Amino acid sequence: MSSDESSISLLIVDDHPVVRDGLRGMFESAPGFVVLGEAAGGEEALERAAALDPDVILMDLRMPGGGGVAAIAHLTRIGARAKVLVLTTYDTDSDTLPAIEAGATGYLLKDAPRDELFTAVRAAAEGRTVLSPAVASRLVSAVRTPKAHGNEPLSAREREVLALVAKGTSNREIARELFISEATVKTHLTHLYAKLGVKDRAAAVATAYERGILG
Amino acid sequence: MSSDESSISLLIVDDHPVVRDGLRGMFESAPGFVVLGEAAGGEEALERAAALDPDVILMDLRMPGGGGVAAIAHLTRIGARAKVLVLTTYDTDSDTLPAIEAGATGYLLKDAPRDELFTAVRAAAEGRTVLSPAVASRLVSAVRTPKAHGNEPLSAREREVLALVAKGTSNREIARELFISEATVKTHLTHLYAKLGVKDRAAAVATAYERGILG
DNA sequence: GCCGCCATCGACCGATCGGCTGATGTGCCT
DNA sequence: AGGCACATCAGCCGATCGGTCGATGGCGGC
Repeated sequence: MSSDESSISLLIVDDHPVVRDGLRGMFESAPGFVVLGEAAGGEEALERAAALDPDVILMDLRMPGGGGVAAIAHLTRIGARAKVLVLTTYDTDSDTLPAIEAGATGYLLKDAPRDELFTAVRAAAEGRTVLSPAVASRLVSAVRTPKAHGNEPLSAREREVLALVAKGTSNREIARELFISEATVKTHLTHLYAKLGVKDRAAAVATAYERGILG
Repeated sequence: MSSDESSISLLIVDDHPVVRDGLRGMFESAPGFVVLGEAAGGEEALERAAALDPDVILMDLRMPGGGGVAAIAHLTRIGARAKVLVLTTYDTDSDTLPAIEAGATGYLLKDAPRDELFTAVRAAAEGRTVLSPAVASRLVSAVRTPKAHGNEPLSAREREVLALVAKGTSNREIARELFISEATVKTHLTHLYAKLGVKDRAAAVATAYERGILG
């Protein structure tokens, strides 16, 4: 360890100063933790991590400066000693799986109780995986359905529906346009949501463009 | 005119056979009209138009085979004699303006009464512009707000919101993510919808990708 | 023959969205 | 000083969406 005896050294990464201060205060006032520094973005996080050599990095995923996931992946790639504990606001975050795949040791929600946070950091420092219940349940369902973020091809009908969705067409309009019922349109949508690993039409359109299905 | 005296010759373009049959029957049973042929898509429409030289082309905009708008633009570009009367299902169609800009002589809804259709075709044959009331009102509002389909740049905040929308984030989540209220998120959305000329988040994401704002 | 994928439909429900009206404050440009 | 774009917020409302059951039929592979 880089810090004395049982103390766990931390690097806090979040684009919100308020959050950084909150975390810093929380851990500085608790025994057994040392906050080495802070970073506001992915790149800065990598610099600080290299310079400070923390035991655990508390990291938010969503940062304007850029990829929390990318930073985690980089740390993993270079075999960094630090364990990354993702601290995010919502379990609905679409980057949950990518973050874990990238090498995050744990994934917690910001609204977790203080004690849970402390426990989680200690666990992470020892290399044990820590997941908040909500995230854990999402993970199992993701494993149960590996296609959750996979490349399952869309059927012709599904692509047809998706194309109309991208034009701002409502389900009812799509139904009449395609000579099917609204229920069927919704069925196609639910299916293609699953295949694309998204949860609404906006994200479906985005993913479709990313994969070249549209545009 | 290519047909005898007062008869107006027609080309019917629609991807739905049912619709084509319906239109054909309607016009064949009415005096003063001659249906020269049909086409199921944009390209086929261009071929038939060149071969048959109709007075008026009745064209649906939404066709899987591809661009009704593109076909109209092509006809205009080569200075075709035929007048194009767009016959679509919904006035909400996002291609209304592009179609008219491309050179469509008229724009009608399919649920228009028979007589209105006949009148419209005769008017189109004479080169007079025909718009269904709903479309007309949309047009004036579009003129009143030229940015409706323009390239108004998005503000930084709007792009930020849009990026989250593309990830499937709900308004409430966006609000907390950005430390603003849900009302504000909705305001940003309404504004960027207007700037992009769309009416929902899915279409906004699509347009954003088309214009390189996202991805 | 059975199984899986696809397409089709119905019904219900809560959550969310989008439209509307209107308001406040800030900064920038003229 | 006045105008204008931007960002912020409130409340209300109907329309729409997305989820979750379940069900049918066709088609192709095994």
